[in-house]
Amino acid sequence: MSTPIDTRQKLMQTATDLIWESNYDNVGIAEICKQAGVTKGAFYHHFESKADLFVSACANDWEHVRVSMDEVLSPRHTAIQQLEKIIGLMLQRQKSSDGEVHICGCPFFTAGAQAGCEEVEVRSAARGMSDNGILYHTALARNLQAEGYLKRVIDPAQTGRLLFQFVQGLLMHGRVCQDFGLLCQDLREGIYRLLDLKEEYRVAGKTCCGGVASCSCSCKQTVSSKECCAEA
Amino acid sequence: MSTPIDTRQKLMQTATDLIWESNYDNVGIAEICKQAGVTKGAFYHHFESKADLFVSACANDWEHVRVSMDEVLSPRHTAIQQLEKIIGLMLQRQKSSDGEVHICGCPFFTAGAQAGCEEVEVRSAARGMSDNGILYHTALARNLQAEGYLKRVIDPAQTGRLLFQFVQGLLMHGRVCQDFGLLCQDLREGIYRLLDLKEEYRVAGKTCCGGVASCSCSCKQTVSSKECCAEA
DNA sequence: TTGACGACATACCTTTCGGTATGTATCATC
DNA sequence: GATGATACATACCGAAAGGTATGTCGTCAA
Repeated sequence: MSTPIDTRQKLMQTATDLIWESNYDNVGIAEICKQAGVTKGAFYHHFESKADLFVSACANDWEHVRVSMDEVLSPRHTAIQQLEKIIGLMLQRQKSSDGEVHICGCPFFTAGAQAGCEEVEVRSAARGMSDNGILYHTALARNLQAEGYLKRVIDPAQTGRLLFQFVQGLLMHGRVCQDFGLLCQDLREGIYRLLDLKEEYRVAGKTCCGGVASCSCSCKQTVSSKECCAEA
Repeated sequence: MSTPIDTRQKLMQTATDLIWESNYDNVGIAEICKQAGVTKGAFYHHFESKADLFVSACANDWEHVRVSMDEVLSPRHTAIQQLEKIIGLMLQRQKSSDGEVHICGCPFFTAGAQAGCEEVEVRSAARGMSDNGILYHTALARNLQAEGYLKRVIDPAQTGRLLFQFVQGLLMHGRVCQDFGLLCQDLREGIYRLLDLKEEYRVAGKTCCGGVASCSCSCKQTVSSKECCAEA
C-alpha cells in the first residue's frame, strides 16, 4: 500500500518524466495521472493546479540535482575534477530511466523559456531553476580560477552565466538532433573555450562522453574510462 | 482589398509574432485568425493544418533572415565586420515591431526544442532552421579564421555549432530574465571566447548593445554608435 | 448566360483540456 | 461507537482546442 507521500512523489516524478519528454503545455493532467496510476481526485488532493505541480516538481527535481552538485563541488575535489564531474553529470542526465540515451535538455528551464507570458508561476519557477544552475556554474568558474587552471582572469559571475547559457542551448540543440556523440564533443569544447582552460588540463580525446555507459560515441576507443571521468 | 497572397502572408506573419511571444502549443488557430483579421475558413483554405502553417511560417521567416544574413556575410565586408554586424542583427531581432525591447529568442528553434515527439513536422522544421543558422555561423567562423582574426586554429563546423548553441541558450535565458543589458554583455563575451578572438579585435566597452536604439544598457555612455555597430 | 473555380465566411463537429462537486474508505481520537 | 480528518475515487462541467462541412460571392473563360 502506498502512503500519501508516495503518491505525491509519484505524481511529481511522472510529471517530470513526461514534461521532460514532451513539454508543459502538451502534457495533460489526465495523462500524468494515468501514468502515475492515480486518479484526478488524488491529484487535486495533493496539488491545487497544474502549475502548482510544475513548481513542486521543479523544487523536487532540483533537490536531487543539488545533492549531486554539492557532492561534485565539494572541496575534497580539485577544481579540474569538479569540472570533469560536472560534465559527467550533465551527460548522465540525458539518459532515460532505462539507461537509453535520449537527449531532452532541462525540462524546467525549457518550459520556462517556452511558457506563455500569462503563466507567471511556471516562468518564475524556471527562472529559479536557472538561477540555481548559474550559481553552481559560477562557483565552478571561481574555483577553477582560484586554483590556476585558467589562462586569463575572468569574471566568475559572467562566466557562470555563459556556461549555463551554452549548456542549455547545447542541450536544446541536442534534443533536436539526438546526436549524443556530437553533444559530447561540443559540450567539452564549448566549456573549455568559455573558460579559457589551459591546454594541459583539457581531457585528451575530445570525444569523451563523460563516462555514460550506453554512450555510442567513439570515446571508449580513444580514452580510458579513468581518463574519461577524470577520477584520478 | 487584400489579395490571396496578402492573406497567406498575414497569417504567417501573425503566427510568427504570436508564437514568438508565447509558444506553438499555447497559440491557437482561432487566435491567429482573429489577430490576422481573417476567418477560419480562410485559414484552412491556405493551410492544411496548424503544423503546415508553422512550417510555412518558418520558411517565410527564414527567407527574411537569410536576406539579411547574406548581406552581412557578403565578401564586401571583412570578417570582423561580419561578426559585428551579425551581433547587431541578433540584438535587433529581439525588438518587437513597436521598437520596444522584448527578448523572445528564436520562435522556431524554441518550438522545435519544446515540441512533443509526436509533432514530427514541427520538429523537423525547427531542425531545418537550426541547420540554417549553423551553416551561417560556420561560414563566419571560417572567414574569421581565414583572415587571421583568431588566436588559434579551430574547426569551423564545430565552432559554428558552438556559436549557434550558445546564442540560442543565451536568448532563452534572456527570455526568462528580460535583462537586455546583460544579454548584450554576455552575447559579445561568449562569442569572443568561443571564437578565441584576438584581443585587439574585441570591441572596446563590452557593454555594447549592437546599436539597438531603445537599449537601456550602459553602452551609449561608453561606446560611440560608430564603434558600437562597427560600421567603420 | 452560364458554369466552374478560387477565395473566402459561417456554423458546427468531436475531442480534450483544466478543474470541480461529491461520494467513500480508512484511520486516529475522544 | 460516534466524529472528524485524511486520502483518495467517480462523475461531471464549461471552455477551448483543431478541424470539417457547407454556403456565398466575385471572376472569368466558354
